[in-house]
Amino acid sequence: MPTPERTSLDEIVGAGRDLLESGGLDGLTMQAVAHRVGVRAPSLYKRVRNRNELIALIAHATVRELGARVDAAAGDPDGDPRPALRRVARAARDFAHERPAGFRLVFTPGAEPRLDTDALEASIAPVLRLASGLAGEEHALDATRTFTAWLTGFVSMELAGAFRLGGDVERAFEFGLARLTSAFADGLRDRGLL
Amino acid sequence: MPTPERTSLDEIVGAGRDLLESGGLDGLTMQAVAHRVGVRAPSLYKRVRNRNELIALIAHATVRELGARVDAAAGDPDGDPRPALRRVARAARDFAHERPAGFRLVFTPGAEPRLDTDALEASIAPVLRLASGLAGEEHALDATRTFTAWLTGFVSMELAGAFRLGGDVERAFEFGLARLTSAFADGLRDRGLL
DNA sequence: TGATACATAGCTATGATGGCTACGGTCAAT
DNA sequence: ATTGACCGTAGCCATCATAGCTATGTATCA
Repeated sequence: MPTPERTSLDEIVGAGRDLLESGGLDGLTMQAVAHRVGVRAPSLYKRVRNRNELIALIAHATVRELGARVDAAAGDPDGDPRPALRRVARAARDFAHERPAGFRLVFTPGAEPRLDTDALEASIAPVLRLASGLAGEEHALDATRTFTAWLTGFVSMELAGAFRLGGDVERAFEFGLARLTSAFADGLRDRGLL
Repeated sequence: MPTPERTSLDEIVGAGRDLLESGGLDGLTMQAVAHRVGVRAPSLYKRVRNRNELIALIAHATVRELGARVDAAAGDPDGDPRPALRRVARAARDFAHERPAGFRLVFTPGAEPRLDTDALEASIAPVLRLASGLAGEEHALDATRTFTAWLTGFVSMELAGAFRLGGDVERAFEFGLARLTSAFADGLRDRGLL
């Protein structure tokens, strides 16, 4: 048996997530992470290849948590997809408010950490199912992309402070949600389910 | 009269924008910028306070250019807002495809460069006008936010490669555009203009 | 016209910080 | 004792940023 680990990878990633939230990407230095887990910076390199990999691990953990929340929010597969979609949207937004830096990290890749497409797809699966129920099988993918684009865009702009000038953000959120839902519900209508 | 400038601020910002596109934020080092304008790094600090300010200036210039394009795409204020909205969406997306790194920089703040809210609002003004024509005065702001959220979210995800797995991105874009436009057109209908 | 003063551009040199590597010491399990 | 995992010290290199110097050219005044 190897010597039991003193500082696990989970600890490192957790510390990294905390630091990311408190100080942004700039605050996420290897020294800061090391200090938080009670170790010197070079020791981290036994668990993590380099800083970019740590960032990728943080993004991955964040996506997994978001996916779990969205999945829980989606709920009963046989229920009305419209309230379920609303729960999903709120769950994602709540999550973004709790971990804004993590949310930004996940939904603003392209630069450093390659987007973890698989994990993201998994967390989107529930939305795809709801969209299928609303807009019909043939429009499920397009509707999902429209919905997720709106949702992530809205939350990103909200986090960025783009909505600070006037207006009620909550109302705008409900407005967009309602209009999108009803726009997708054409699928229900077409199939005589409405 | 002071000595005429040899390397202007515009030159520096322009070089910075080019470097941003070719090498991302990491490639945007002061030395690289200096080398590109034919100068040593310390000399840049005569024009720019520090690297963050340079990044902010780059973001500002990018927003201004985007705003000009959107404004041009919006076109005739008295025309049908629906095709105008489509032109605006395409103009923004085209711009993002031309300068992906710049687009990301502008629409992913919160971290480093504080969002230039004023410039952004200005570039959104045409959309606000179109949204007002479509959804009515009382829903103009909400509709604008829904539309811009969808648009920036869609483009961001597209740039991040989130749409690589299956499906036709072009079709998804047109789908979202059409559904949103028709969802907003309730305003037209309510006022008996449709 | 010619000399001086000054503002500005640019440089070299230097400090500080952070990522990362090399290597060595320590301790537990075998 | 040997092995292997863990962690530290020391050090390298790149980058941002600053301090202080030199040079150049314009402007002003004799």
